[in-house]
Amino acid sequence: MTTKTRQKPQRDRHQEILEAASRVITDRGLAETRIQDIAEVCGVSPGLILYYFESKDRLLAEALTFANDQFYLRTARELRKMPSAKDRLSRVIELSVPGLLPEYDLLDEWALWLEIWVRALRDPEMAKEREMLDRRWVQSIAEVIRYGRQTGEFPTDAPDADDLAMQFGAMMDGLAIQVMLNDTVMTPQRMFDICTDVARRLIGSTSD
Amino acid sequence: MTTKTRQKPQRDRHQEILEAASRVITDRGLAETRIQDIAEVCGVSPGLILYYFESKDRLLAEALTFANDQFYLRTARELRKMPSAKDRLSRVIELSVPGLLPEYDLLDEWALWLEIWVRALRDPEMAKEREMLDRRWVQSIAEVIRYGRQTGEFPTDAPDADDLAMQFGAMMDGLAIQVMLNDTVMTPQRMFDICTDVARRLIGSTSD
DNA sequence: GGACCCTGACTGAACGACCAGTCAACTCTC
DNA sequence: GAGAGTTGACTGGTCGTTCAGTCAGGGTCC
Repeated sequence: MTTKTRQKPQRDRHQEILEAASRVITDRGLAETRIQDIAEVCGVSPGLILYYFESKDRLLAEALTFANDQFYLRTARELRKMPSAKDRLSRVIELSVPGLLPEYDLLDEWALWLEIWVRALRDPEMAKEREMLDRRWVQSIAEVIRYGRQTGEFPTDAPDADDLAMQFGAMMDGLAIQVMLNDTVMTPQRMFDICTDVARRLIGSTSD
Repeated sequence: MTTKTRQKPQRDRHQEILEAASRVITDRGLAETRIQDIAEVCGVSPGLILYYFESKDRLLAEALTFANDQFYLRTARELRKMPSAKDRLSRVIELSVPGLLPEYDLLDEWALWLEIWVRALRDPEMAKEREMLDRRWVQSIAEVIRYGRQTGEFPTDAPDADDLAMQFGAMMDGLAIQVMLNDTVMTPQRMFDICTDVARRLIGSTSD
């Protein structure tokens, strides 16, 4: 009835291709990702991929951050709805452990992070993007801490919330790498327990 | 005079090539490393590379861990000579911060770690190797802690040394990633200060 | 309403660059 | 002269990118 903005926007090819690309990257790795693979996942010819993206390289760069961006937005929205700071912190930890929650593709998210890091080593634009994504995530941990101090759930005599969030986030990165790489002693559950324990000691979140 | 094991072992081509390869990988990245590049660094023809290694893939796999292995051995030897546990711990931190000590190629070491991680995602053999290298390193942090408790430099009421070493190591990994990727706020010096501070709080190492 | 044209999404064959791996020949040393 | 070490031209395959062409839908004009 109302004027359609476009004549047939039934599917957003741009986004479809980005999703397919990040899928292929997680499956095969950035280096082994071919345009042909992405085209196949889309059920489309290779030519079309280059019709929507100026080059394979640009597409891959966008695809790398695309999934992480989606994940962050989804998570931030979810956290905001939880009334308890302890629950928020616990959820942050849960969502940081690769493979802990089967319903989320957390392993995939983390695999993409690894590829982002490697690319950021030599691509300044990707380095900027990575810093932004990382900062945003650490920021939301810090906000959980501040929120908990506000509600009285966390003690206020502990160090600066931003510093704590950064240290805590860094530790979770390091642990996540081990979990993701199938370390025999660092299982998802063990990482979760460690994070919960460190949260109690550093932030003062008593997980009763 | 004494019997030479080989007729002209003046140079160990095998090791020469490994060194050249890890050099090229740190410079160009694993994915962009070509046999030609490695040959050029060695001042040798491409054919020779394949004369010493059965395939490019095997060579790269060996090269990735080669440099890290050398680094570990050198460091372990150095630490053993230091009488003070505090000094040992401080040195461990120093050596974990990418780009802090210009005389060491610490940035290169870390860049190789990133590549190891990515490869370990899909190569079980590399995953095993990575776990071994990582375990060894964390183990030597734990030994420093235990040594400090023995000498009375560190308090003994703190948590288990192995657990501490693992948490501390994980945090350093996470921070090192940021430093390595040229984060604008996480500078080498800042990482060093943070690690020193956390060591004081977690391990009880008073850095007077 | 039907003939016509236009647009743009989409195809897939073809091109060309790149590169791992091969191999026949050459060299140097014992 | 035998054999290990070394060369570098060559091959075969892979893959990003290009491009000429197809096709479906919609708008326009009579």
